[in-house]
Amino acid sequence: MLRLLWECPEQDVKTIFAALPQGRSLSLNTVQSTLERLFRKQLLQREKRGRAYFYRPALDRGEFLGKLLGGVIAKVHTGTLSPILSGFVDFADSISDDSLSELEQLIAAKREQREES
Amino acid sequence: MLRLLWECPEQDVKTIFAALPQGRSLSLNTVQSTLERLFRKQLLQREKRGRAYFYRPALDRGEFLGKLLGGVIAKVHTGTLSPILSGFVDFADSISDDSLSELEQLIAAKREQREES
DNA sequence: ATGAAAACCGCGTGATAATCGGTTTTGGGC
DNA sequence: GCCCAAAACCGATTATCACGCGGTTTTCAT
Repeated sequence: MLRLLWECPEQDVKTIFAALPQGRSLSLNTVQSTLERLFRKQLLQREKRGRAYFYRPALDRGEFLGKLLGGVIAKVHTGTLSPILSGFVDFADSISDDSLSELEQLIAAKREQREES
Repeated sequence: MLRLLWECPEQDVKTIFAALPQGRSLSLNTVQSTLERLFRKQLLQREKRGRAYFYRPALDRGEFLGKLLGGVIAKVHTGTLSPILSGFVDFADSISDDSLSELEQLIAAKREQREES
């Protein structure tokens, strides 16, 4: 559902329900309570429009990922950050041929963004 | 326990039990079955020496982290890798001032390591 | 052979999430 | 203002999984 909302935020429960991969056939009720649970966990925000709620992600994909990574990393972390970073670089490398270059670009971008402030 | 074994691999159950932070007082039995569960999950390897098993991590910290990250990322991933990488760079940046440089170095190292093969 | 050490088995517990049926609330149309 | 369909809300039920541990069986050094 989060993925779905990232593609296309500001959705109605019924719309989300309809957009769901129909492999898993869920009741509309289930979808609704799942959305509610995500809302309670602060992963979604919502706003009433007419009689229905419209949901939208509270965090964009990147922020959400950061949160997840933070959780994961906290469990492995023992003081120094290096093994983490190196683990990620290995991982990225194993995923795609281009990802190292892409990472470099992103780092450069981040640097520039820092200069400004 | 994994952290403990990364510090100092090749450990005996009793030794691990003794080395555990004494805040949480567990039974030796508990430690043993936990180790066994980790073994079944392929996170530890073991070898019988005398009558006791000696455990050691199946993956080093980096590999393990990669595995975790892979799991996490698969859940957020929708086709393109960019948001993931960018999410991580943001994350690294938020963690430490030096991490961007460190990442660059690691990437460079990775590149060299590639040249060789 | 034997007995202490260690492995193994499986139960009880607790936490969390998934799914959904039934009930109450809500608000737009008349 | 009143109705009633749509939607939210409320648990009950079930499933999954990890944890902690007591009891039993296996093992092996002597």
